[in-house]
Parts: sequence; C-alpha cells; structure tokens
Amino acid sequence: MPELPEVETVRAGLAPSLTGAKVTDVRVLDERSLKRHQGGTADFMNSLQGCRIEAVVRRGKFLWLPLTAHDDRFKSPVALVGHLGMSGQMLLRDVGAEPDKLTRVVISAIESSGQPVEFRFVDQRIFGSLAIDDLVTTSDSKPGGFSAGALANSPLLGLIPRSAAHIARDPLDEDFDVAAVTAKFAKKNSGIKRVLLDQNLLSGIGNIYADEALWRARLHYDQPAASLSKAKSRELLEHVRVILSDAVAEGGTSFDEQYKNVNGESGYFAVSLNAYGMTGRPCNRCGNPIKRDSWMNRGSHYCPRCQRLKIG
DNA sequence: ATGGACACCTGTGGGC
DNA sequence: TGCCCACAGGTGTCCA
Repeated sequence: MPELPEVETVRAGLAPSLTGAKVTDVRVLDERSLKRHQGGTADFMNSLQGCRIEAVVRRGKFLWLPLTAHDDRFKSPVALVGHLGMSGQMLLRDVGAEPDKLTRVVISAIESSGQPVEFRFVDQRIFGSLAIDDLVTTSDSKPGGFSAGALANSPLLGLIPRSAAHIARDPLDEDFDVAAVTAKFAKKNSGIKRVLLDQNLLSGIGNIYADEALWRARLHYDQPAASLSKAKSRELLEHVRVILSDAVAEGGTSFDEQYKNVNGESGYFAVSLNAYGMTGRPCNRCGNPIKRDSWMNRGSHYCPRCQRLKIG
C-alpha cells in the first residue's frame, strides 16, 4: 500500500493496538523481508523479543515503532522500521486466525490492555522490509504524522531512523514548509513529476498521487519545475495536500487484492481518480482520451489536451 | 546536476 | 490449456 495515504491508514490502524504493546514472539518466514536489517535474522528476533513498542510513527512512506527494553540491550535508541515497498501489508490478526497468503514475518504481542495480537507483515514482491535501526537526531528530525495522544512526551519521538534520515517532511506534516519547497522547485530543471517523486525534497507522493495532482494543476509531467511560477508551484502543492488528505479520509486507494488496511479491507479513493489508470477513458474535464506514456520504467497518465508541455 | 537503466521480486491478465 | 510479454502503488545505485 505504497503512498502516503495508504501508509497513514496503516499507521492509524496499528497505533491503538500496538502502542504500549509488548513483543512476546517473532517468526521470520522469509529472510528476504529483513534485507535492510543489519545483523541477520537471529539478531532481529533477539532484539525484538520482550521489547515494548512506544508509538507508531510515520514520515512520508516510512513507518517506525520506537522500542524500549527492560534490560540494557540497546546502547542507544532504536526502532522497528517498516517500509511497504510496492506490495506490503501490515495486518493485525487474532491469535490463531486463518493464515494470510504471502506472510513473511509474524510478531506476536500483548496489548497494554492484556489482549494478545498478531502483527503480520505480508508482501508479495518483497520490495518492502522490516529492520531494527538506530534512531538518530538530524537537523530536521522531528517526525510528522503521529497521533499526538500516544506517548507524545517521549524523547524518542524527536528522533528519526538512520535509514529514513534523508526523507523530507511530507505535505501533511504540520511543519511542512511550502515556501521552502517552492524555492527548491525553482532551482530544479527536471520535469515536475520527477521532482514530485523525489522523497528528498518532499515525501509521501508516488505514481498515483503525482498523476492526480498534475491533472488537477493541468501540468505536463515533463514541464521543467523551474519553469513554474511561484504561484503555480504553490497551487500544485495545494492540490497535492488536498488529494493526500482526501485519500487519507477515504482510507487510501485500492484496486485489487493487494493494498489493504490492518483489517485486510480496501480503501475507497479509487472512485476519485481522474488520470491514474484511466488510459483511453474520457478526461473528466474536456472529454479527450487520457493517455499513458512510458516514463521512468513506469507509466504516466495525463490528458494531452489539458496538460500540454509549455516550451518557454 | 541530470536522466536513464537496472536491480531487487511475485503475481496477474491479455494476446496468441 | 499453455506460453510469453507487459504491467504493477518503491527505492537505491551505478553509469553516461
């Protein structure tokens, strides 16, 4: 469930159950899902066993669970870091529930209420991963997207995983800086879609929401970012913010059996799509057929009439 | 700085 | 029925 709204839907689903929960057992069914963990499978399991989960935090498409241990196994703060890649799911199941296909890792835990629960990491393509990683301070380390209620005073919430330290704030972060991002746009000669997808400049946007935001802003994907006026850049970022928050409200976008929330249910934003996956269908604005171009080893969907490349 | 290719993977659907 | 190809929401790295 790869883009920000899908990851946020997962985060919000995990938080009530896992905040304050204690890990009782770890099963690794496919070691390839730990490829980003430094130290091997046994180290992963031993690190997690008995830990307490302090929160469920997100920035962009990265999720992490700050951990504490009753002993001194951690010399410095750590978190369980998860990324869904192209096809990852994080499911919460009752103990003994039917197995889920393509389950790669299972973490058993006891919720703070005393209720046992199974966290299942399911991933068809194994582009996603789980890893224990150090939490570090950066010049921009305050994460966004977490519920302020849960352990909001923990100093761990001011830290960010080393593996996500390069990820910029996302448009739903209360500290997202529109002026700073538009200033960066003005210095980029790359096409605007490539810039929207650059997680170092702003995070959380993927192929669906990039195509949707560009359709709303009537921008061609190859329009150089630097050619946009300040006002047009601000307008585009406002479309992005609205689309992302609307999709969060709908529980994310889902087309098929992949992309599910923590209960295995699909989101409803797919009914709101205007460009992505609409190849050949009439544009909802002008009626011209939506076109799909091969672009960066994937697809770009746009209206050739509404979204013209402006050579300047 | 920039753009492109490709690597990491499995599964599904269309055409023949 | 089977086979081959295109395609799928991400990220990181290497090369020109």
